Amino acid sequence: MTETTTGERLYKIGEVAEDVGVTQRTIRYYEELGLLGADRARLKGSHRLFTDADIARLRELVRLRKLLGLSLDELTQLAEAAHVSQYLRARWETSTEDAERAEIIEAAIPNVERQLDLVHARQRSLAEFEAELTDKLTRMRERLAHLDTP
Amino acid sequence: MTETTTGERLYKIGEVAEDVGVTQRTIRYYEELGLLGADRARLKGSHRLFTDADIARLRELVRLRKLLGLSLDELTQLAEAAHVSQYLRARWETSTEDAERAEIIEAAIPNVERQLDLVHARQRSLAEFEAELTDKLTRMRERLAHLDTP
DNA sequence: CTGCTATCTTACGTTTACGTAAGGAACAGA
DNA sequence: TCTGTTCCTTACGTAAACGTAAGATAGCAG
Repeated sequence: MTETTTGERLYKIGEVAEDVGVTQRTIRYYEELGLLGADRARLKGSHRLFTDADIARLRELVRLRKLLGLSLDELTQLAEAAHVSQYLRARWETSTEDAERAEIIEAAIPNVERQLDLVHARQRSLAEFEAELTDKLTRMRERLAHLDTP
Repeated sequence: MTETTTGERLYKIGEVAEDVGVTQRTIRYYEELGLLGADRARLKGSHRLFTDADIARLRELVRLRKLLGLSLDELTQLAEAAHVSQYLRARWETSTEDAERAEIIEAAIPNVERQLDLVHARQRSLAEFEAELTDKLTRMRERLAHLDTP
């Protein structure tokens, strides 16, 4: 069984793909674009290994794409900030100073906030659209009721 | 000035594109797919003319695409029902019988309801995502507060 | 009628986001 | 060590949704 030195479970691309619901090709493509840490430790030509954090990240990407309709290019923009936090996250384990840990968290927060902003914006648009549709429906039903038919 | 027999204003493709915020190519493409009434009265090889209803329809299509991420193919599915209501709408003007008018409205309602369903489904997914992001943010801030730094 | 501008059709080009096939290593189990 | 999976890289293929260019027409202004 494959494990890290810290005893963390590692997954191969087949498991990950199955689990997240994307193809292996998609995962490789995302990695190629730098959306996943290409810095994943593995020998060139050997099997990729993913941590739970990697899987969570992948899920996040898929969601941002499906729900918000972001392009992979736009995800790359968002990812740059995320990469930093990914990098910082690696330092987290070895970091013992509170000051450094605080710095790490502080750097990661804006990324999440940005995503929330995008979600909220989309929610507003949807609410607007919903209101219009509801109105339309109400008016149609009213007109229907005013007609002289059983 | 170009008008219909009922005095309704008609628009050329340039105006429509500018107005709605899409290219002329997009409009022609949508028409080609049957998303807009290809039954628009015009001589082959002559200029297309659009009514306000056409413009509203186009706006609706664009929104369904951007907000819900529907493919043009999926829009075509939705459109079939809409075509019927489009067709019925034409008969509306000339229809005087309450019974017929009621029939027309009743046929158009399910189409709007279907769109509302799609909007609601998307809203639920977004709310879920929002909750997760908010949680994440809260936890990060809490951890930050518990660290021994000013 | 003339000229100018907006549209028309036709048709090939482009980008995004993967799909898919080929040939060859890497792993895991017996 | 053998062997059947699983994964690797490389590279060409593809579907969707338009972009773009060319040459011809239509419609309006004077």
